Amino acid sequence: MTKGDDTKQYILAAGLGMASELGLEDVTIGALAKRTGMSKSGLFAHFQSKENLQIAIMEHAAELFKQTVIMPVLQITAGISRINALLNNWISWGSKLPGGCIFVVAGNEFTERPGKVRDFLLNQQMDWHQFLCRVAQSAIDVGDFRSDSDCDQFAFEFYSHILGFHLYHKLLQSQDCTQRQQTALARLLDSYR
Amino acid sequence: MTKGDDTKQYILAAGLGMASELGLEDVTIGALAKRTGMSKSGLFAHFQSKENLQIAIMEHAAELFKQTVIMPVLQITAGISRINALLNNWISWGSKLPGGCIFVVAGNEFTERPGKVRDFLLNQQMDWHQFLCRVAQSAIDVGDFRSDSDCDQFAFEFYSHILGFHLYHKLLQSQDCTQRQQTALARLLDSYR
DNA sequence: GACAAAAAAGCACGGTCGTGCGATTAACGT
DNA sequence: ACGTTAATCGCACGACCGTGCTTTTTTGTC
Repeated sequence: MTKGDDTKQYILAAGLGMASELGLEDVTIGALAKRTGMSKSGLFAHFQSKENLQIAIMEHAAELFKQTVIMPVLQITAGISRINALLNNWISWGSKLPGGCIFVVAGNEFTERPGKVRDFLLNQQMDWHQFLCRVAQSAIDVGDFRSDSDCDQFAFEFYSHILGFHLYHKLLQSQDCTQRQQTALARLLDSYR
Repeated sequence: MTKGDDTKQYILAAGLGMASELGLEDVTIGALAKRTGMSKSGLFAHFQSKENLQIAIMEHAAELFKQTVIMPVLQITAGISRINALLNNWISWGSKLPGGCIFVVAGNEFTERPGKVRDFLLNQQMDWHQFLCRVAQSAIDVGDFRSDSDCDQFAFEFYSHILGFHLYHKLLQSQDCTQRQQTALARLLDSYR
């Protein structure tokens, strides 16, 4: 009972790291087995298919994301300070994974790969967008944003800056992307004030 | 002489489409051979290695990008109108490829894959950033941007919006991402005016 | 049209892929 | 402690991977 679940968690943690580096599709049963010190078939038995493994990894990531990014941020006072905290939490979340934010990586990877995995990722991203909208809405409620602010627009731009940061940080290895990101957010916030 | 080059161009065009859909790594010799109606070995002989094929595809893409995005935009009057034209050209460039802009796709794919391909992509992206900086600088020269404008910051944000558009368009399949993108750019331009 | 050179194909190789199945070992309830 | 069930392994399979080597077909030149 409990032993199997432990192993499964351990596999998913390793798989998450691997997916963030190489992409979800390149989390190979054999390679992941080697990384976890298991046999291919022993590992495979936990998931019955590669597709299930991929989805399990993303569910695992979502749970982790919820606990380390979403929940803490909801403790912060709504409005601009919450938004700043959200950015900081997202950045530290991304820097804990070897290849950066798994959602950015996997989202890009599966745009043209129809199937259960893409559907799942699509839902996650829509949830994320909705969450950003709600954060913006609560900034309106609290008086930090003008009441006619477009929350969807805010979500789009906030997420865009995150994607930019991710690329500049990971591929371009830009030193000052944190500063760039902060400046961008500051102006974004200004325009909604 | 000339026949071989024709075939090579044909392969590269097919490979570019495939890469934009599936990623550069999944442009498999066998699959690309099937798509072009060639034998594996016949195709392989043109490139001597998969790495060379990948780089050749990206060189091909760069040439195409130069001719359909960069060059035309330099015909437009410098400043804000050129920037708007650049955005439009980039969007139509992305919509001509089945999986969207190859640079966005491949850039994300190779952040954690050291080797010649990543080095090549890295250089391309740095060139692109520099190009965006020069476009911003010419907007300063022409008086559309304030003289103390931060060109690197502009490039970062412009590119970020492009990345956002790409994701919202391709994965989220958002209907109004064009509008969102335009709004975002308008405000970005405003803040430099 | 003959011939050299270029282009493409055929075939084989060692590996790894995802996935099944039977045997074996470890964990748990009683 | 024993028996049952869960967890893991060993092995095999067909398919495809990237890459060489040899042969055949196509191309361009005189």
